[in-house]
Amino acid sequence: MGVAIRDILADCKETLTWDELSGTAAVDAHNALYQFLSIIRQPDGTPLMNDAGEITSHLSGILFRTVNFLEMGIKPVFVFDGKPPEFKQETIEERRLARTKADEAWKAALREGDMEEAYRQASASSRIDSHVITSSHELLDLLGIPWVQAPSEGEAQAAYMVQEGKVTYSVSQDYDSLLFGSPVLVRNLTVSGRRKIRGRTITVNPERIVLSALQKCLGVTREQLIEIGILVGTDFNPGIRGIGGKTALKIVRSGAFDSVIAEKQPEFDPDPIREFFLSPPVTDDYTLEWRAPDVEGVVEMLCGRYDFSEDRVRSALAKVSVKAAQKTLDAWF
DNA sequence: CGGTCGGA
DNA sequence: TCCGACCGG
Repeated sequence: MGVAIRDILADCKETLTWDELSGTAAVDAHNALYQFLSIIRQPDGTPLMNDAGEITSHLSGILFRTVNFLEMGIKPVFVFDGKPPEFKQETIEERRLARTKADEAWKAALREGDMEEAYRQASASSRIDSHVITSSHELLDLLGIPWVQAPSEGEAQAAYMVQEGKVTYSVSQDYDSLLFGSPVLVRNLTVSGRRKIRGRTITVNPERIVLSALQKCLGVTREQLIEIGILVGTDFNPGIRGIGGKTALKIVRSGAFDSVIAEKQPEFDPDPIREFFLSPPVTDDYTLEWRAPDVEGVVEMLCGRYDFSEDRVRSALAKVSVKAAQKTLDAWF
């Protein structure tokens, strides 16, 4: 659920500055890791790696972004995906095939010396494997940042945590947490505010989407918002060809969702997906505790095993200590 | 992505 | 001081 939904949300979001965002934030770990893995690469598409050939792009991303969050008064908790629902299998398989194809296209582009194409394909070949997950867990632990293992979708767990008032908002580039009922979603939470698009760099501001305001703005209920998602496509279904955000909104408002599905995709049963968005598996089995970073532990991990520069790591962590000292360590963490 | 450095 | 180019691992 991406582009299609974006144009109907255009007038239903607020642009803001970083100081309006202090609080606690449930970060969609899968989304963040994917961004790091796909973007933090050399111009030919090669990701950052240690001497042993293990990928480190995500570790760089987690370190510097976390430091920035803490500096801005944002205390993050990373929420990791658990077991996907059965009806996601088709999507998962499609994505696996797309990654394999991209991996081949990357090698081909390298042979032809087309670096821009190589970078694009390399990005699309990004895979969040078990090494990425376990090394992310380890780094977060050393940074004193809590993380939560969701029973199923991380977006759903993040939404639940905002609903319960355990965190202030959820953070993701995807809109799914809104369908899962997250009262507040923040997108574009990157410090640089710069995004490279087709060689051009443009500035993007953080944006906040408040679910209640969004529903009012579009004139739909949460159930209808889910129906819009299903029409344009979600992680769990491809959507209906030819139906974009605007059309989906009209269909849903006129109560024609069921008849349109029956007409266009008679073999498709949207009810399991609808039900999943409304009441996904979530857990209360977590504790949120922010601690001061274990500086020597982070240095041992990142510099000792992943070949990071000690100067860069220590100076990044020093910023957190300064921030903590301004408050008094205990009050802050 | 985010840090750094050098040139305007 | 601000921006673009380049580097990190």
